Amino acid sequence: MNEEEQKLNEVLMLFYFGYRTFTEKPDQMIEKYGIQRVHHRILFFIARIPGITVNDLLSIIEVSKQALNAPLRQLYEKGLITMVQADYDKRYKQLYLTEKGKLLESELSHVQHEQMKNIFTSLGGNHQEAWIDVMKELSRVRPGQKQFQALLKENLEK
Amino acid sequence: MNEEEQKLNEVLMLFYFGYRTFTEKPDQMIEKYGIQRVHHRILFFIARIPGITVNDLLSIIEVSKQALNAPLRQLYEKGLITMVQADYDKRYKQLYLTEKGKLLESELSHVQHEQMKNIFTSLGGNHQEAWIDVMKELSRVRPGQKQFQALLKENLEK
DNA sequence: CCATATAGGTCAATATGGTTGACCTAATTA
DNA sequence: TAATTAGGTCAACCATATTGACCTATATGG
Repeated sequence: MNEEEQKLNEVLMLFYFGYRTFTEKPDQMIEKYGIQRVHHRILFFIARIPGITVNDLLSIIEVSKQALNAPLRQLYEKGLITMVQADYDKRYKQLYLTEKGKLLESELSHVQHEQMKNIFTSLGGNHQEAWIDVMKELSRVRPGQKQFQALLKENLEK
Repeated sequence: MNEEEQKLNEVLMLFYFGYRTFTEKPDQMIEKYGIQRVHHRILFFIARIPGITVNDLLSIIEVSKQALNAPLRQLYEKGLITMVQADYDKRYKQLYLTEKGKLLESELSHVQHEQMKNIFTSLGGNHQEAWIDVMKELSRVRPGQKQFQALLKENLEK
């Protein structure tokens, strides 16, 4: 096996281990709320796009509506999100974080922010930019990512 | 929200989308073999450390032995791995890929290699090095990663 | 105004992925 | 010989997701 192959194998391994570390802390934190990683993802995306509809949210996360429904209801029951009938079309339900939800989401994001920030600053240079560039290339093809960008743009224009 | 926070939120999102793209192709490829991502991980680590024992493998992947047992048996039944009683201690079972297993593993790794290599070369500069540095920092704390490094070193010394 | 489409909810069946606890055999070691 | 270790297996449980089918409410186009 040549050196490039070895390096690429290291990349595969690092992706596995890196992602595991990345999700570890929030996973532990939300345990005591009786929720899981899906719920965290939902909170994250609602925080980025307040007022997002159910359909848009499931397009972003790329799961079926049945898979989203239960976690969404659980978040509602735990008082972490609210659902508001849209006045421009009563079929749509708009999702928002409650104050409690905002607090939890920001705590979870904060932990991950700190973790990544510490690494980026300790490595210095343009490590952050380079890492982002690589991950953007991977994300480019995701339908969910495209949907997210479109909604973000819409939100800014309003 | 300040600019740094926004950038860090982008990082969180990119990790989710990036990992999804990264695992997408192998997931599709192994479907027709009737196996899943766990099996792929097992094949990957056996390929890196031929003759690894069951216990060492589960330390690396960081799952319970019960979670590893079924996939391991399935891989054996499909003729992708072999299990050999170790002659230095008959309690240990050493795992190897069969020719068929080697072929599949290399196909799966190849797809991911190409995917990452294309991104690294298209971005150029030291994007690969920088990306690896960041992921290494995240992986550093993983018990499974430490175990993997120790076994790799052992293997080289033999 | 009616037919159709859309947003969302829900039930059921199915599969996968993982956990912990308990208990077993075989082999090794103190 | 007793205790430990590697590995296997059973059971109960829980979470994550799928597809298919069917429902209501609302909106919209002919």
